[in-house]
Amino acid sequence: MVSFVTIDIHAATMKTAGATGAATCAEGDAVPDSPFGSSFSMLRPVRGGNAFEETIEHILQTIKLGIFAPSEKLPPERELAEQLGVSRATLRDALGELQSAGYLEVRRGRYGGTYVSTATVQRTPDDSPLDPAEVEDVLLFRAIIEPAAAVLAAKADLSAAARRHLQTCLSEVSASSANGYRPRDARFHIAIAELSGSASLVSAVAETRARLNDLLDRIPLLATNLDHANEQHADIADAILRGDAPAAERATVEHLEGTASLLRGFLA
Amino acid sequence: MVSFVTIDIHAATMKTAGATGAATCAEGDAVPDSPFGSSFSMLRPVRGGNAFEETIEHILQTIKLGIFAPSEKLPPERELAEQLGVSRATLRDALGELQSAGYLEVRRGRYGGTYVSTATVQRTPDDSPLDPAEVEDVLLFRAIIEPAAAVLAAKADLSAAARRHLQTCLSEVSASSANGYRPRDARFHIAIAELSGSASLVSAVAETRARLNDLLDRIPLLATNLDHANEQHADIADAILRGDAPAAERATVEHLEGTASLLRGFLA
DNA sequence: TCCTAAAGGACTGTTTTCAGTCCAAAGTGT
DNA sequence: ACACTTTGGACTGAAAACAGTCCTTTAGGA
Repeated sequence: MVSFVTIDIHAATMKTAGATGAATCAEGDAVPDSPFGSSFSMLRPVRGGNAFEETIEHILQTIKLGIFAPSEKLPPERELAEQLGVSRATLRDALGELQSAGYLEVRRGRYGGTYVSTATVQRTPDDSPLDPAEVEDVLLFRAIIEPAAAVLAAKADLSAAARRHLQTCLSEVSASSANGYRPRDARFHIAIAELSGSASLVSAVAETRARLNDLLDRIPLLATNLDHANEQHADIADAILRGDAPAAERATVEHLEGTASLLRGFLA
Repeated sequence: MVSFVTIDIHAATMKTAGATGAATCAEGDAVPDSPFGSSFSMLRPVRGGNAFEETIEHILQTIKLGIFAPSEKLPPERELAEQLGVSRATLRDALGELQSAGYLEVRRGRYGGTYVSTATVQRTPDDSPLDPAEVEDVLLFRAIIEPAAAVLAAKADLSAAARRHLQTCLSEVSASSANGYRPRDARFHIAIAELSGSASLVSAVAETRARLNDLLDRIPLLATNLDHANEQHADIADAILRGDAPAAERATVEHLEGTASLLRGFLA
């Protein structure tokens, strides 16, 4: 049962529940006595959409966050369906949509599978305006969790594999330019959270980064100084590998300020 | 269409997705080459269960977190269903379950509605053992976001309503003892996050607190020194209202250590 | 007293999602 | 060349979830 509605994958941003939840309050009649009281944002949607949409969004994020790199193979459908807690039929609908949108390529037969496209999908410029509240919320939350992750990573007793992983992510982001930069950048930041050893922190960083990506998609892709960003990445990685927590924190805060002022610039 | 399976509300803990996600990795065959690589925990369930279960869990949390206090009225079914993004039929199934579990009371007719029970539900001692990884994860993440919330709250330019709200929550938690303490305590901590002005932080604190509650349900309810906790609460509120960010942070960190060592004590 | 509005309660038909089964393609190894 | 295995592809019937409609209860006001 293939859906008739052709979903515009690019537009299917679908705010990761709770994000803009606070804004949903205003319901038309009378200001809710106080912004606090009983409910705040606990009366938010229990789920982000139907299984089909959620599955599309989820897989798309794993690609946009660089979790699955181009040419990498996704797990077999049966396996992936189970891991995502969704039926294979639903998963297949989602994969089909992503395939026809150009994000995935499918090969049949033994040793076949679903592969992430190497060709980057043409970015449709998203003209919807930036929501200032969402921008500030994302930047603020990010400024809390990412430096914390860096500090923890620096303090952690890192395994050889962990160190190698950080360096791999670093060199991959350095090596890529413009097209394909974003996912590698995201991957690097998530890698730091992984080193922190906190599963919740990893989730939080990944989710927040996804929201940030959606915001960045709304502004023209002007020459962010990639060289500068790469230097900062190197500083952060270096501090972490040295075990210098304060330096890691400082470098991270500094690095985040770049993105922050870039985005804030488009609010004024 | 009432479900035949009678759900044990108390046991329906249903880890808030991603929480213990990392643990889900181990699949039996061979160690995943490295704990990093491609997937980490992005291959987690897209949804926490079916709509019915998720709705139950969600409403239950709003009660356990003190968002809806005893004798308070929930929004009308039609409204609540829309806010939760679920059909009224599903919502009614969930409400029915919570009602027969003793959490809710329903009155029909005009000016009727669904009310939170004043009688506290008898706590079924949950014997399932504490998962050390989950404990450490919750405590660590909490130690990151709650002090940050306190700092932001202290730095914020608080409205009169905001100040009043914090004081109300503080006095309510101080006034309650043993039975009914937990939700008010949670409410107080969430209130601080609300003052921070960051919607994401509120969500994060609420969600983490829900996980913490589930852990606390697993250990015997021994005399946590409520007086001491209340003093600490007062210190935190005081520092925030004075606008003394460093003091607010210090007081929060100190306060969290109490719960942390209580829980860690049950791991050894 | 009776009407009305606001709430919960109950039913119906449709769409989505699911678990399970079987088919088709394409490598691997004998 | 052939069998085998791993993968995607397609179908079916059942269950869940939905939107929409109508009924019932109950308090307040004309």
